[in-house]
Amino acid sequence: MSHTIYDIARQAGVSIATVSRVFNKSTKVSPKTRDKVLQIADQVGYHPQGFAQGLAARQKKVIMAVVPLLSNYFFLQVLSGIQDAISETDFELHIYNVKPKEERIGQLKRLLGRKWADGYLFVSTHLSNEEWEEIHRLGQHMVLIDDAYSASNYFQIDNKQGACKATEFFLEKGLRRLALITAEKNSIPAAKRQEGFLETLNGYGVDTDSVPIVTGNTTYRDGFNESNGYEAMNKLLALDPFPEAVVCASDIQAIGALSAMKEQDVEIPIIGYDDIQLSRYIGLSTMRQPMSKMGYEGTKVLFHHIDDEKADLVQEAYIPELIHRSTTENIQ
Amino acid sequence: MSHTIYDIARQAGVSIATVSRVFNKSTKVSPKTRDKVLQIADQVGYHPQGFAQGLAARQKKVIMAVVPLLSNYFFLQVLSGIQDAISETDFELHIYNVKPKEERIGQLKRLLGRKWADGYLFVSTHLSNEEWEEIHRLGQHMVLIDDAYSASNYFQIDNKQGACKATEFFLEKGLRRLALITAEKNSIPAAKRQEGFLETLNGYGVDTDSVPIVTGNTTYRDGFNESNGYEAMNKLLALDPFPEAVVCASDIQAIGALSAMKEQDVEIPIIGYDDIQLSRYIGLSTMRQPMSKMGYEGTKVLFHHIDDEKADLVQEAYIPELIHRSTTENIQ
DNA sequence: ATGAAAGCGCTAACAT
DNA sequence: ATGTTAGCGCTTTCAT
Repeated sequence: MSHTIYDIARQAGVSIATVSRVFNKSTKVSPKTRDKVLQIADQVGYHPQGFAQGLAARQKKVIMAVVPLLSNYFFLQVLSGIQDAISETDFELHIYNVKPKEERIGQLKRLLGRKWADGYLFVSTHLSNEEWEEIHRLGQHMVLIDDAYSASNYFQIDNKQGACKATEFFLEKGLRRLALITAEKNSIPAAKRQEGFLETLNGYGVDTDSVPIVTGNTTYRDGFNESNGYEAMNKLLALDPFPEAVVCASDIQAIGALSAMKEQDVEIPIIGYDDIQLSRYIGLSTMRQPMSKMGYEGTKVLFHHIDDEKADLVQEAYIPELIHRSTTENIQ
Repeated sequence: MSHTIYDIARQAGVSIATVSRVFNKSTKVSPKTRDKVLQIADQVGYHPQGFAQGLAARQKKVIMAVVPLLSNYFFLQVLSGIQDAISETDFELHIYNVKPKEERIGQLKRLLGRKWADGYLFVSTHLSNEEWEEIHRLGQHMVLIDDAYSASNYFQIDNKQGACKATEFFLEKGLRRLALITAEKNSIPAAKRQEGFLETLNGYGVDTDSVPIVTGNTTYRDGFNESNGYEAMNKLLALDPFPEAVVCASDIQAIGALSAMKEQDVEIPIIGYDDIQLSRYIGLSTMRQPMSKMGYEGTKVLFHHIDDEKADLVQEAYIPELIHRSTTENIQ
């Protein structure tokens, strides 16, 4: 059933070296033999085995994207950027899902040690500096997307600046009684967003001691889930008076918050974060992050580093853009 | 930087065979040597390279899930089932994204020919019988999820029955002027759902010639997108009188349809299809499919076939379940 | 332009 | 319990 390079060589009446050359697009093969080899290969469905190629050539022609698939809403956009960049090459993209339940660092060390790929794109794989250090020591080419580590390439989002922008928008409109729906404290993006929120308020002379900062009780996905937003909003709606506007740590929570408002028949302006696909549909104003671009650029940088071992590190931070939709329409 | 089994063997003062045994959990190693090897390996961050292992052992310990990531809303649930089943083993899951723009069959033949994995799970990778035949001939272990091919294992959804159930629900409530929002004709699931819709109407003696069957003009993702549903609903709302209830080919279209209704301030009962995560949140009634279960069971079957070359084929079709939410609440 | 042969890093008999 | 050695399927000099 399974053919090797020997079978093809024998049937084509050439040596295995020639068959190899054909598949590696070497010019040093006569068109006649090339065609013959290709024809036979096609007939029996032969293709060089990735494993053997990888072993012999020490190039696997594989890029691996490491993603916590199930705990993230925008990886699809990142992935589409990655896929675009990879499609321009003869590399293949393999995706590895880091299991959230299991210890991350162990999984990753094992994965990289197995050397499946020529380079790794870590998408939203938040690790501590010490953990990244351990990973980095494995000496594989890597680019972080949506995280940062000083000794590696990374494309990050300036979470703090994003929150600043959202907060500033409300403040500029003259609103002062703002509230924040945040997520779990241990989430770095959530913490950064909160920081931006508070600093901006401070900058406008608002006393931040009494500012309501709430989160729901549902901690699944670090609190980045609809129920959490729903619960959080209900906490805000228990206040008297209500906040005049709400900055929210994520679109998904904002969606929950909106349904809480709907239930109580109130409309408080709110800005989410992430610009997930759905937000456009429900008219949620939000902070958009250039996810696809980060995927694309990150992959480019990865290839660059694979080609040139000692290329300079690339470290960038993008600032999110405020997208206005109906949830910021009726201010004043 | 990169260590091989020889480095470890030398440093531990043993042969490479022993090192290999340690990593393959052979019992025939004294605890003392095992510890020593493990300690040294850990120190330098050694792990057997997947490529070399795969080549030598003819087992890669890798399962590959082939998914059209960007054109599907429920693969995440399937994936979680797959991941669960794989976590019970010492296999790894790699995910391959079939690019929708490029010719599918070529991509897949090349992928399977490269023999990256011991088995393949094709999720929602709809191909023609002839194409599956071509893939099947490559002699790799495979299970189809959300598609069917007679010579292979598959776990399918009975799209027709699902549509029947939804349609029947409305008919049983006494409604007769039903409409269908469908997707592109070339989409097999869409076609099956339409078939179920029409047959059920026929069964109830409704004249199907004048039944409105519409789709939007946005054909992205075979019409499975919000805009399509929005456009389709507007077509229905141009009718006089309106339909009494709408069966919709997908939740994502139903979401678009709902926003069209909202704009015109009408409320027509509607049932979606897929039960995507969001539907619960917006109260969309829908046909739920056991995606996670299919992923789990499919993976189990795949392993079974890897272990036992001549295990019997497993072919199943699940019937979706009608989930009632607010969009079917106010009937009559 | 083509072939012969030496690895790539590992596993799995077969020895001891 | 441990070592020796022959491959696994391919790429890549080095010949010719």
